[in-house]
Amino acid sequence: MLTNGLYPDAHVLPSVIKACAGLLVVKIGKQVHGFSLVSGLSLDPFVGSSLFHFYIKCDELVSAHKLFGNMVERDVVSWSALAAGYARKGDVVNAKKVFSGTESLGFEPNTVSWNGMIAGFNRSGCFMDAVLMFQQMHLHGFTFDGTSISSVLPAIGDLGYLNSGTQVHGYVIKTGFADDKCIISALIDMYGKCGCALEMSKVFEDRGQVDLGACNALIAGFSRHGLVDKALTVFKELQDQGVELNVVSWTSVIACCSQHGKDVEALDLFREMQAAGVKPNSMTIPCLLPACGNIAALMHGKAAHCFSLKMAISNEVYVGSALIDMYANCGKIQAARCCFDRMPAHNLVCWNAMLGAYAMHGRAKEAIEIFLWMQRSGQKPDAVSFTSLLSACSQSGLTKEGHHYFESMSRDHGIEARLEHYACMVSMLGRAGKLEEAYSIIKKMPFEPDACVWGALLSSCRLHHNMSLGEVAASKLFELEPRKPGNYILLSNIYASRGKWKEVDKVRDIMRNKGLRKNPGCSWIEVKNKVHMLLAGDKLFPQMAQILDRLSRLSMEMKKAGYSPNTDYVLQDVEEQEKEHILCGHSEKLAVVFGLLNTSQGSPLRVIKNLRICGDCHAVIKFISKFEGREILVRDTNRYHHFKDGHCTCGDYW
DNA sequence: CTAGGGTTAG
Repeated sequence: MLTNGLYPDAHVLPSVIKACAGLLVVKIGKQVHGFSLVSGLSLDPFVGSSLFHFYIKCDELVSAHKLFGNMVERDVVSWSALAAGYARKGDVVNAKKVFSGTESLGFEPNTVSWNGMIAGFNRSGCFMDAVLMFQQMHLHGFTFDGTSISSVLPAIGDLGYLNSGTQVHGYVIKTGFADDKCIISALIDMYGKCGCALEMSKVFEDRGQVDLGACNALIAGFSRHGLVDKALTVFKELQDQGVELNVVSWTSVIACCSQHGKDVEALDLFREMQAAGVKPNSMTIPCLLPACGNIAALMHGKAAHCFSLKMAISNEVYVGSALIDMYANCGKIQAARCCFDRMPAHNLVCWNAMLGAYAMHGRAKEAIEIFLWMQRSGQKPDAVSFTSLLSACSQSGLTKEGHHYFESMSRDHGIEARLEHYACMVSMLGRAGKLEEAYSIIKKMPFEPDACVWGALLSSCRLHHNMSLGEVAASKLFELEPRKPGNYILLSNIYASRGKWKEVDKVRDIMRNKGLRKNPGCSWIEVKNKVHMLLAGDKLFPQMAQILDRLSRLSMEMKKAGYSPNTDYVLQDVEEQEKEHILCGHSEKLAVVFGLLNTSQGSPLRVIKNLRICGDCHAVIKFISKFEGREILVRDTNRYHHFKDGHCTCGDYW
């Protein structure tokens, strides 16, 4: 229009502005605003009103409020929109102020105004305020319509208010809203969130017609209850029936898989989704990325990153946080930091993602830097932030800093230490060899220590060969987790390292009587875009002969360099020679050597292990990194080890 | 020729 020499008037501008609001294109909308100011058209009540609603829709409350003051016509519609806008932003004070101000100016809020407030509070997670609005709406003599009901139910579910939820359900049946699709989905969701799987399924079965929304809510509900197979069955049945699944259906089932250890399935579903012609959105990516991180499938993670770049969502808080997490999980701490730095704004989730990334890589200094920066920029930390911070201090042996932050938690931040914080402290002191101090922290805890806390003590006892405290921790763990093999293994490790073979046998007998077996060690490595799995002592692995050959040549080189195998890590009472042989079969060593054989010289290797890395393997991989000139990353259940030039970033301290 | 509210996925 402009290039054709036509000048927009007060009639066309509102349509343009409406389009900007619909597409959420803030920049263009602001340009149109500028144009209307220059041309004087902004004085037109229609133009002003549409600009105002544009800013509300784009969550630009400051601009909206400014405009609001200059508007000629301020009716109940605009007052309500402004109040709801503040509610959507989580600005409870301003939302309530504007909302009640509406009344005092002689405008009576109507049903739509009330509903807008409930929905707005929901969006910003102010569930209590949403429920309060619902109650007050009733007290003010309003009758609920379908929108009020479907808006309040998610809030009730998130708060876990089963009684209120059941009451609303009764109201729905009584007033004949039971045919409303949105309400049915919302009811299924509410019962799911309140932990009532039976009631949830009942609502689903009683519904009149097939509705995709209800199915999606059911899939999410099953997933929430850990009923993964049921969720997948519902999904597959819909597929078989030829139902056109939408982006929510796909995202729900992908989230279900990546949250329940079905990572490969999640990746496959993502591919299938694209083949089905359904476009992922900014919710799909954060659901998919954890699956990439869990199995360190870096190539898939990068592909998802590219997707988010193409969709221009890579800098959104949830997408960005999920990217940080994925890269950290894949060993790419620098890439994680890049994603963090590119984001224009950080919320608590982003800061915690970055803190967690540094903690996982044992980078305490960087974690502390992030923590200080976070506070400088006005973001208050929460309990999760402190878990990462303390864990980072513990990994790096920064006991002084760890103590400092542990004490500042409740003193300066009003956050009471939880079990996980105590576990960090115990492990921090324990690793540093201060086992008695760690034990006294446990004894002084204001609540019952859990398995994580005792586990931290037992691991430390293993590290420092402390039998007496190890026995105390182990006996607690045998009560709390009688069926977890790892605890028995740790205790017998301690006995074995002291040559107490009778005790080793005793523990082994207990395990045998309980029918428990040592979890087999298992490592993964990605070579040429394919993930390979190696089991400890895996005799059937195709290249095993070559791997063992290379390994024995390496160990000859190591012995020349003065290395002696650390046979502490062998549980059996066998000859030294045999012990060395057992150590050779550890899966992380096998995976590293497999990587050496199948990648070009000098390229880095990334290995993931299902258990903690063994001390002997740690020493061997350090040697390999120097001798072969390779950077080697090993992620165990606890953290990343980054081997380079014969050293590890953990400083042999884990 | 302009303007307000709903479910299910993080």
